[in-house]
Amino acid sequence: MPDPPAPRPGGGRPDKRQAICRAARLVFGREGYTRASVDAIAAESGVAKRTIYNHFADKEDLFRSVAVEGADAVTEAVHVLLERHLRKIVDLEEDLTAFCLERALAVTEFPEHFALVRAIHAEVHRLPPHVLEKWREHGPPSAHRRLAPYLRRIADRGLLDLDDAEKAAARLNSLTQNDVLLRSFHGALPLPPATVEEIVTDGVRAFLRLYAPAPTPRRSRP
Amino acid sequence: MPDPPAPRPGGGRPDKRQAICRAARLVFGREGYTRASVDAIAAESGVAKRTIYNHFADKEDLFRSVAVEGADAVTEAVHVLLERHLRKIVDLEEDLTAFCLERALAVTEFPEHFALVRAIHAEVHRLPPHVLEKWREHGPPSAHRRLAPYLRRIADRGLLDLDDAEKAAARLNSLTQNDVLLRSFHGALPLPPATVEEIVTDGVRAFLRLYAPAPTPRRSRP
DNA sequence: GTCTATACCGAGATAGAC
DNA sequence: GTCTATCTCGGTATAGAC
Repeated sequence: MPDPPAPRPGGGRPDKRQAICRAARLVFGREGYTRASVDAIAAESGVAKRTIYNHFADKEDLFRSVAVEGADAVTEAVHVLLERHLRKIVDLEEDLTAFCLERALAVTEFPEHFALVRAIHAEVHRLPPHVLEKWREHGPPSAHRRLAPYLRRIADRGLLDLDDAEKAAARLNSLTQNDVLLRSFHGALPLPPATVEEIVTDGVRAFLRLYAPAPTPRRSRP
Repeated sequence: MPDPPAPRPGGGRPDKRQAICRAARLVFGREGYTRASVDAIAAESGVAKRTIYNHFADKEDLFRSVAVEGADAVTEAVHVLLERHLRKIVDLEEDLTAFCLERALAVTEFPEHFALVRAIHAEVHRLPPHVLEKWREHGPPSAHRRLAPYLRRIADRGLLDLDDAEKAAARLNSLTQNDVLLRSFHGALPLPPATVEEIVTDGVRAFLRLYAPAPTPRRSRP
């Protein structure tokens, strides 16, 4: 259970908690950490201010929870894509492309969370250290780490030539995701799908050129 | 008098203009576009508010100018690095690595500008359309475009095998810069130099594996 | 003509009293 | 929850100093 410092472990109705989180994500994403007021969040969630402090120790605790839960949700979504596309490989290039493409498009499926991510970036220097710490634990890197074992397994079947699965995962990420993330402002202004498709397709091709297994001992016809 | 839309072409003392820009960059970067007040910028620059409107049409104009000038300064700095490292090639891997490394570290040399970049990201949806438009013209892509001709020239000397220099430039960027940018929050929390070095070194190696010219017609010993 | 300083306006947000 | 007083802010106006 990674929730030891929980201020209110099971206190409060879960539906209220969810409403608060939803509202907090919205308001924090729109206003940023500093500017967002707990009053605004209470108003947005249709809940008394006191109820918020029933579920969360303070503003910092609320922000951290929302950020971490959002990041975990994204990681979970990525994991679903991993299972769908990279468990059983039929055509490696096709499967990798489908995975990366869906993952790139998934950014637009968590708009409130990524607004919050942009707020985090803008305010790194004003964020309480604990928040930053938790963000580094649950943020993007945690999604990457999920990819590595899948690449490892693919390599074990002889479809890739990997020395370091973690590094290869990072590389695939660099080649197919980061550009989309940066150019779309973390999904705030989505790129044309055709552009995303081109980036991902090219990126996967490059990845495969980098990690293609050495051609099997050639028995080419003379 | 036909002078309605003209902001202030050449009017005003340049030193004041510079002080205003400096202060605006600071305040916009700290507060964001919406929250930053012209009064605060006037105070920070030690200039009367009216003077700001002497030099700039309005808040939007001021923000756009500062963003564009900052972006251009970065582009110019990158250009200097290009000239230093990629004009005369002595060892391609070494030169590329040196260039990419210095470029990656350069992010920390424009801290106020990159604070403003983060503010832009956080507020894309609240930014006046014209600002966004100009940003897209002068932003990161413009720095990338500078790289392409250098790669083209290197390729023409037979040191690289490029079909599309623009795409290759984008690739080198993906492999050596984007990760640093994202993981360091646009330079706000610099990565350990050793980490940057590793990312860049590995990235350049991968880039060269992708674009190495086909081995010259082999006359291998039988 | 540019600078400073200050007062001012209208619109929108905010906060408190009720 | 609503009404109202107050504040903030972009932008303008006035006045005088250089």
